Amino acid sequence: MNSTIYDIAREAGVSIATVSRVFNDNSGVTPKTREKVLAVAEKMGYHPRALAQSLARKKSRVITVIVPVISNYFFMEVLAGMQDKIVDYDYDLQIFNVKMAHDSDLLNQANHIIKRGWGEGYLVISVHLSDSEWKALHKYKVPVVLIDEYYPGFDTVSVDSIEGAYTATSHLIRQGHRSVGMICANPTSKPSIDRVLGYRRAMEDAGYMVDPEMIAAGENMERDGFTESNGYEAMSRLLTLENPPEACFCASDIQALGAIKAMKDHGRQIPIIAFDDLEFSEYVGLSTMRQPMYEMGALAIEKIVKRIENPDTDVTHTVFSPDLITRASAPDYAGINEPDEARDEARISRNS
Amino acid sequence: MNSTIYDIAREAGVSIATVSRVFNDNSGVTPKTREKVLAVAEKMGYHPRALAQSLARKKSRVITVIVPVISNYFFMEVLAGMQDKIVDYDYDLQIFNVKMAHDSDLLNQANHIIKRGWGEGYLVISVHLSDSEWKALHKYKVPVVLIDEYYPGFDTVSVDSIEGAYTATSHLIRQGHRSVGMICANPTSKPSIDRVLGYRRAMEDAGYMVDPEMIAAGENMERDGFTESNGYEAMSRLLTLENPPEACFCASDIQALGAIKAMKDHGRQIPIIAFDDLEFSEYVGLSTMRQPMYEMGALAIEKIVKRIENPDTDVTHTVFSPDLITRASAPDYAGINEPDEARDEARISRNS
DNA sequence: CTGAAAGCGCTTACAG
DNA sequence: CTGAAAGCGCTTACAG
Repeated sequence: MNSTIYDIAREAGVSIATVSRVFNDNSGVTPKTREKVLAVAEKMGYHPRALAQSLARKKSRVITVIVPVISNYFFMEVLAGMQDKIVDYDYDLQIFNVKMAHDSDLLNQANHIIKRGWGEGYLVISVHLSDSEWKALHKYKVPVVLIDEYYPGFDTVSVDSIEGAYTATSHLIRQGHRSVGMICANPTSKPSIDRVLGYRRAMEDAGYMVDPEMIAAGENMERDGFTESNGYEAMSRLLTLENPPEACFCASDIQALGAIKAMKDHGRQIPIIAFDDLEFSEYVGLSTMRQPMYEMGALAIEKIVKRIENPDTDVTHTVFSPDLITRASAPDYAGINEPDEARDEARISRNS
Repeated sequence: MNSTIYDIAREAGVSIATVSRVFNDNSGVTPKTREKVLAVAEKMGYHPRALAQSLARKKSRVITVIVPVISNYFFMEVLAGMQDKIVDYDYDLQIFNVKMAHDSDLLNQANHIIKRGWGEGYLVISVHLSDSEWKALHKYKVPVVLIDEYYPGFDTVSVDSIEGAYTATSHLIRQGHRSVGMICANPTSKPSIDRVLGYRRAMEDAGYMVDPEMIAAGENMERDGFTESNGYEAMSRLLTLENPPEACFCASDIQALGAIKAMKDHGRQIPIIAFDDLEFSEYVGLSTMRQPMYEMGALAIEKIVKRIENPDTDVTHTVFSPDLITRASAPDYAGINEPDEARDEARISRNS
């Protein structure tokens, strides 16, 4: 079990170079020697150590994912796409999670991970930095692709949150609701900021005043507020307003789950459209703006592999347009329907 | 960025040994030299490569998680516990996922991962092998802890599925339902097998015949059948039986979500108790047998670290007893209530 | 087809 | 307090 290439070489009566060759099936090794080597390797339970190989080859064939808390449904579906895609290539996935505790510290954590140099490339999910911080990161000249973020110097794959929020809100307005509220998340979270922006634009374009009270969030900002309990609290606030909204756009599916429970508990149902389309959303009848999370993960793998193997090609940006999926939580009275089958099309992907 | 310890040594006018020392703050280095080294390191963006350190130290400080598909809510919550716990130690988490495609192949995949030797220890989640396979694995004499599995030779942390299923089913029976059905998952899946067993025992102990038709699953065995769509289909079958059950025990929360939708679509509600207690289950009002997934993950980290640092201690087994959490899906008429607050106690942990 | 040797980027006794 | 040197377990030109 703890045998090294030397043990095998000795036992098989060959040089370590030969042993190495049979495990890398490179240059022609005589079938006879190959078999002998394989036989003793099998007997001694030998397998080349990935660590030593990586050092000698100067490549580890690992792709490192940097993500704030894995335990988030969005990441999970993105990760699923990565997992399924990576088997097409000969790389392994390593996951590091950074703490969002001190926002300003995110860069340092990412730096630390990158400098240690485990991965040949880095997939950075939902890490939102300032312009100067991105620049600092960029200086490392290491393959990086950003997911759920956009920055000119890196390959990116993201979704247009502003547009999605605009679409959802407009839909609610067109259905005739005279007041539309919103459940947002952490005010420092990029996706939340953008979704609030899209909501505001839709309201303004429709000639509505935006009442600050109509934009609510819960207190608990764990996971940037993308939790059931946050949504529950937010909806409770909205419903106990003097003039509660007649409909609601919610920044995430997971919050919407809490919001729906809050509506039940308060005995008042209003139409709600969320954002994500997690796997279970179909089963709880949640209308939502679909992000192609799985596809995003798969695409990110493709991009990082390309960049690792061809570092000098131009950077590409893919921005998906979220699709409105209408279900029971905000049924489609007005016939502006977009059937479930349309899920996988109607997606814009523009490159620059 | 690509500078090595030699570059720093040269630039700082010291030996590489000294540079190494300042980065490992070992033996006393003169403050002056330390500062000088740190300065040039900073200037040249140097940081010791984890890969090279690992080889030289013969320890990587990485713990490898072996899991079939990450994108599973159960794993996700277990992973969350791992992530939060691992920061207490100076280890990093690396995740590999094995394909369940060919069952017999699982061992080979695990072997391959272990032999490559990235990790100092391995956390194996929901990989169910035969006795001889476990033995084969055991021969490597590598630190391993099993999660959601029990095997004498390894440290394990698991939950008593049989007991949980028994409790759930008995509860339903005690509530007076004359027939109780069950939604199971893949017949080859260990948790599913055990839960069916517990269900059967409860039925038999209550003097009921077990009708095979009353134990249903969907066709789609992706993720071992632990999906919403599988539960949907299973419940549809149950409800269209000549004599549909009056209540149902369901092998997982995620399937129950599908089952609940099926009940709505069929216009027939029966009480249902599931198994897991995922985070969102509280919000959809699902009664369920709670597995302490987060705690299981955290405990697994503790065990593996202990084993890595102290390989010769006795193996320990922790078996949690799932707690019944009653919610709207199977309200507690009979007063056999077990309040939510009891969640984190009432847990049995037996060591051997 | 196969071997000797240098090298990957570090750490760590061992001297001094 | 600091350096020279061996070693971690491989790969890979370079010869032959």
